[in-house]
Amino acid sequence: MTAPARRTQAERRSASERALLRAAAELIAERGIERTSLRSIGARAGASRAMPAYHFGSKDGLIAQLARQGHELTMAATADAVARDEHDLESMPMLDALSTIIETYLEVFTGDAPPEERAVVVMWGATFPSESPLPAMVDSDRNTHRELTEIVRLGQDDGSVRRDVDAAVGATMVMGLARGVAALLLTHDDLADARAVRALAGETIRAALGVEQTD
Amino acid sequence: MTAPARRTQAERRSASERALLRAAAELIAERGIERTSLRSIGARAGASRAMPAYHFGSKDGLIAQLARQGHELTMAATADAVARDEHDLESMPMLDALSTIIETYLEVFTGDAPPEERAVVVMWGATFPSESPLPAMVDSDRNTHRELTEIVRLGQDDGSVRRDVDAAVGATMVMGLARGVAALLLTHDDLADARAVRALAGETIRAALGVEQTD
Amino acid sequence: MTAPARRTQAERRSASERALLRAAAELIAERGIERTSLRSIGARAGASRAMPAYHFGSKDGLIAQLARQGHELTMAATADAVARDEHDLESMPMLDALSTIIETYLEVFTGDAPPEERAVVVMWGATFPSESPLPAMVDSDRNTHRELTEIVRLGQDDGSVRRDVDAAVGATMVMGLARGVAALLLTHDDLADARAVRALAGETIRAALGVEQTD
Amino acid sequence: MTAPARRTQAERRSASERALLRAAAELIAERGIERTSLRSIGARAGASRAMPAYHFGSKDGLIAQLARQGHELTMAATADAVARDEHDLESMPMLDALSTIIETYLEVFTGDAPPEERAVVVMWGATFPSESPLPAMVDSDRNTHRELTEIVRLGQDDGSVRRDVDAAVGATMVMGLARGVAALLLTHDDLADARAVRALAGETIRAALGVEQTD
DNA sequence: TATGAATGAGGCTTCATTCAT
DNA sequence: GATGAATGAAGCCTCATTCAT
Repeated sequence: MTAPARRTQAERRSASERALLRAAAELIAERGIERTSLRSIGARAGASRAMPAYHFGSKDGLIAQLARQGHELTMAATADAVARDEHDLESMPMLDALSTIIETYLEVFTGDAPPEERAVVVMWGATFPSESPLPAMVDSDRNTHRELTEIVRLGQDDGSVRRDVDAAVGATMVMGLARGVAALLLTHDDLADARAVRALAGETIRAALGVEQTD
Repeated sequence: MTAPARRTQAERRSASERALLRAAAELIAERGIERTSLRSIGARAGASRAMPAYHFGSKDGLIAQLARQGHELTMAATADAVARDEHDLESMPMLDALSTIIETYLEVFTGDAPPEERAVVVMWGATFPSESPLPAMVDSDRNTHRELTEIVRLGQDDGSVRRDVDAAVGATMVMGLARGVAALLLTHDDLADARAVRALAGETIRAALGVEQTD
Repeated sequence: MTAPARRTQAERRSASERALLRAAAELIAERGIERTSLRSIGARAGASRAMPAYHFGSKDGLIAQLARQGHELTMAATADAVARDEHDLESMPMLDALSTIIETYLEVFTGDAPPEERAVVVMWGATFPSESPLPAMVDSDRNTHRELTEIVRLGQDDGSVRRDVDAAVGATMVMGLARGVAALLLTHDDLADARAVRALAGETIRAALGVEQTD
Repeated sequence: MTAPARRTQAERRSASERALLRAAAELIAERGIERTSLRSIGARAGASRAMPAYHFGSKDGLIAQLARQGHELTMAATADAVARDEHDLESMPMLDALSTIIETYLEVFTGDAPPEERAVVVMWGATFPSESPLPAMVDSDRNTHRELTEIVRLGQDDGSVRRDVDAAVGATMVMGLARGVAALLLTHDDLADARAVRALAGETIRAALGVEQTD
């Protein structure tokens, strides 16, 4: 998140693998994991049927890679957005960082979300069963939650976030709100104006966790 | 043969269908829809593997029934909760109704949620792919959103909910928060104290939509 | 074929059984034997699912009954036609009887053939596999062939049919022509004018078996 | 490993497909289409039960291929027979061509017919239901009829076939006779001497369509 | 490196039949 | 006499994966 010179795994991947991951993201966003066959991934990527297993070892391997890539993408997008606001995470009040994070995340679901982002939401949905077979996704989410918890805690230190809320609890609420709203925007594109929902979500974070608001 | 065996055919059918639905809810909550076979549903219900298709016509038919039943359960639970607070929906401020609704909904995910409720969340997760073949679930969700929108609008009428937020937008936020938090509680039971998350979610609704809070 | 006072089995059957047989004939004419389920027969007859098995013991039993009924119907129709020509089988030249028989048989396939007749052709088609599971139909056909052979032999006796053809061979040709043409008329209603085909078939029998035609 | 094992992939595929088609023809000739499972086809071909669907996409696809192959075989056999008579179709009187065609076709059913030919007759029988799902077979038959019609027409041109019969009507009669007799020979091998039936069928065509025979 | 033939497992569905009502 | 709930079998198809090429 800090060292910009380090090439991500995504950059190191071959063009073939990137095409396969892109095809997989598209198909998973469209049909879900179980209905996406390795065969169809190869076909959409313009490669042979055997390429997905050849590159990623197995379907689970491909999914895991996709989950990791999605996590990286979201992290990078967040960092970009914070930087674009002429801030860096260290100097801005963490309450602002939180609302920026959630608005940045939701902005992508305001129009035609890129397949990678949609695939992440779909994969999140696939982790709901208690015996979910997506350990990579569950781990990614645990990381995301940990990072959000840290930001909440920093906000409590810098005085922008109320102290009477446990940081992990606050992070859970923020993450649930972001993911839940994103999923609704993705699933039903006609329930409400997406941009207004995004703005309200940002406000909600401030209203709920801002220091003046004890209730 | 003996007295206790005397059951009308209708009773047998309805008991059989209830057992199948219960088994389906359990298995879907555990493994997800795609990994739950009709065979396993029959087995867990103590019936033959052909019974699910016999009673519900197809797997999709069974899922649709489960979605309808889940919607009804949630509606009934909400009505019960409101009544238990010695109120009825007409007389209480609608902002209170909203926070009661979300807290009631989340309460169930505070401990061991019943399989029917968990199955609904799992089925919600299965609707994230854009070509998801779960029209019954999507319809249920549309109804839920419509009902929430109406409550928000009533709150704007009775003065408890801020007027500068579109009702449908507010309903989307509420529903996204509720479902997203429920999903996280279901998936990771160690991220944060569930009861505290539930309380914070209730507060969040009030802070975000309450009339004193313009920002 | 001679005693008109003897009630056929068909007449003795109950209305319920007749409705079931009619429904079965329709469905078999439409979909074939294997794709016709007992359930669908009951449904089309306006009865319950269990009635077909109840009345006929099993699917094979019902099919056998249908085959017997079809044989009876064809025999009766032939006798009627001969009588309508102001003849009886005993007095007319048997060559005329043969061409009348084939024209009578084909007349029914000239327009909208009744389901019972179409079902017989469909059932005949189902006997082509060497391990055909339609013994009743095979027996019916053997009877039909035996009767035709007898008529050819009588024609040779009365001088109207050439003697240099074995009666069984002639009967096979007549029967093959009749059934084959009927099947083509049934399957493709646009290949040729059905009435002209029927007339040509009658002529063909006379030309092939008539006594003047040695070749 | 060793020299004889070296086979290109194309060779393996084509050998595999030929074995599957042969096995399918045998089984269909024995049991009929509906009672022939893809599993049994794979087993008889010495392959796994998934191969038929893998090579032909579906059971319908395999049947269609079998129908096409059968049509080609019959055409080739007819051409061979005409050539063997030291003629070619252009120079011989078309009436002779017709009787040669029918005798050639029936010759194969005189002894042990090859499975491919028997399968074609069985498949023809399966097209008798009005909603028969065998479009490939129906198309093949339409082609056969068209080709026969053309031959009859040429016979009318060369003066060997009577002109007072519509060509399509004559073709229907020829085709019905050929198929109907073949089916009877296939189904009942004891009704009559097959070779005599074949000869009579040839004579019948000449007697019915020959120019000297007006009635 | 890349292809695709081949396999065994498993899922959904439909069916004939039996049995309690 | 008549119904329909229940069952076990079987079929088609799709899939992930392995292995020759």
